[in-house]
Amino acid sequence: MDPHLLRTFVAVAEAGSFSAAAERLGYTQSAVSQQIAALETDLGLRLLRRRPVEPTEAGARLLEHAGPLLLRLRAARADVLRTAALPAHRLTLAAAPLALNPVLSARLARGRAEQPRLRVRLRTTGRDVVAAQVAAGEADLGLTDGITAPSDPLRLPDAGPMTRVGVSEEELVVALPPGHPLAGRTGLRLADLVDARWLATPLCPLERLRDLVGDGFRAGLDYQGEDVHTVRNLVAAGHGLTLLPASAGAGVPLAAPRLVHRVELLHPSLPPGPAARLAAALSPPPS
Amino acid sequence: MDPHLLRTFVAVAEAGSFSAAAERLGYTQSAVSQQIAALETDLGLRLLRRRPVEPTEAGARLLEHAGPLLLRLRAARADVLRTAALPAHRLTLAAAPLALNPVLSARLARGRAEQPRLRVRLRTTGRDVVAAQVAAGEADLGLTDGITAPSDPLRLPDAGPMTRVGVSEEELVVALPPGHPLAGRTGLRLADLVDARWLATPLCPLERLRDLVGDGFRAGLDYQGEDVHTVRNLVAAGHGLTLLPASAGAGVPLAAPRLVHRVELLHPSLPPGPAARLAAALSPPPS
DNA sequence: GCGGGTCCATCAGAGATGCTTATATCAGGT
DNA sequence: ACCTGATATAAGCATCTCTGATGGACCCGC
Repeated sequence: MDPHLLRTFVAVAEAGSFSAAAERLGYTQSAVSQQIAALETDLGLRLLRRRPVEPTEAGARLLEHAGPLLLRLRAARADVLRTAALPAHRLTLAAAPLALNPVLSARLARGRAEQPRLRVRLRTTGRDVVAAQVAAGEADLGLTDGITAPSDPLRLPDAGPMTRVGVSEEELVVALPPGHPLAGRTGLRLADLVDARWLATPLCPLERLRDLVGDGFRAGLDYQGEDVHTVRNLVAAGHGLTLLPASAGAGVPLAAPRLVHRVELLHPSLPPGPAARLAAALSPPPS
Repeated sequence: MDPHLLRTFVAVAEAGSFSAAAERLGYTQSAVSQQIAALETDLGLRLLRRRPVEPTEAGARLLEHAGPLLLRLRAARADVLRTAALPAHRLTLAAAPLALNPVLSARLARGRAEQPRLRVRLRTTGRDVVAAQVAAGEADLGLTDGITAPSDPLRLPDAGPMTRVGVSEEELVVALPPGHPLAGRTGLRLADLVDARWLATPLCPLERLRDLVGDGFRAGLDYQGEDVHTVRNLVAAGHGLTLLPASAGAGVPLAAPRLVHRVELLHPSLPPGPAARLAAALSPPPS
């Protein structure tokens, strides 16, 4: 279970081919073949069916573990190396599309004003990639978002010890196409919308809704991206309803159940320095 | 960052000595020295101060990562191997001391009655060891417990993908020494007890209470064990108050905030078989 | 201050690992 | 059957990683 072997196993499974994986990894096909063989004899069972190359049941199980494992390994390395790094004057902030809402944009502006010499690079990435990037040291700070009950933490993929602070919670609205019969309401209950057609999006997955309210929520279009503009266009075109934070556009406030759009700030344990000051600036002012 | 090296690094840090770690691992002292040197040159910084042997800051950081990492590695291996294992007629259930309350004991009895030929081995372990044992395959099913808001999941150390099902939630009581002025009440609010002296126990850590209610909760005795009988004796002797599930003994019901003693069933993804049937028996009957 | 004991670092060599190159083997299509 | 595209195996070589021996730093009692 050498991580090295794990890495090539993942590559082979993804590529669907020993030779392709070998090329991607800079090995010969023979080396890859031997590495997979080594893994298989170590575990005593087949991980891949050949021709075509696809994971066996055991292999599928291993694949589930391998990703997080390799991520944590990179995270550990990054975290250790960070202790030696000098406080930089340039830092990277990774944010999910809906995470940098007006409130946080304003706080970010204030934070930058406090440290004029600090160069900030902002990067928008997928919601669940943020944690991975912070863990792996590819970003110094991260902002992710999601839908939860008030003051509940987000469910995030685990990428090692990391500080998580809720920095913003905002009302949700139901995004409806213009002219929708319910568009004039002043508030909607989720339970009243179980029979509607819903977009499946990463922000607002249908299983989450079903968990909260019960069965229903017919699936409309399944949208895999995270682009808010696109989502709103899809809603307008009648592909289905979805939930959005109030600041992301018009809609009817969600009255029940009590859910919020929550943004969390993610970062490794920070030594005092520019990064820590910016993190403080992004956090809600102490009441 | 070979796990092999990580393992010896942890061993050295724990043993506080290269030679002692070497003996424990079955290596020579020389090998251990070389392994640590390899890790240090790989990362480009010192992980241990020598004479006496103690982790540097970077080393301490690495130590935090190493444990969970190695655990997940073992978990992955165990999980993969499990796909090949035949359904056994003997399985091990790991339970925290307070997890197997009357309700669950009864469900366990019913489950065993359903499968008379199934031999069940029950093991009581520390609350956070349960997850590790299940992940590492040392137990087939696990029951942990903790204090949360109703229907909130427990905060558990992450040990890889694992199914978690809430199987029981029970009212909490404040355990008081006999003759305590508040002992006659019919209900107590946590906020009214911020100034009392509290036991610090793994089930009811004071930081958790402070998170929920605010500062206060003076620390009495710090009890590291998990033995309920001992805890009750400590309370009776006036070392401090604590929260217990109602079924664990007399006390005054906790009226606010709304908290429960929650028990969760942990298990890897189970193929249909005796283990899955027992897991079903332990889960609450569908309403 | 000196000698012995303890502990970690270093060195040299034996054996195991893990790569590459070359070749064998296999499955499927024609 | 034969060719093609693919994985498996074999042999050779470089590297890695142990062991055992030795060296150097520190602590302690005398």
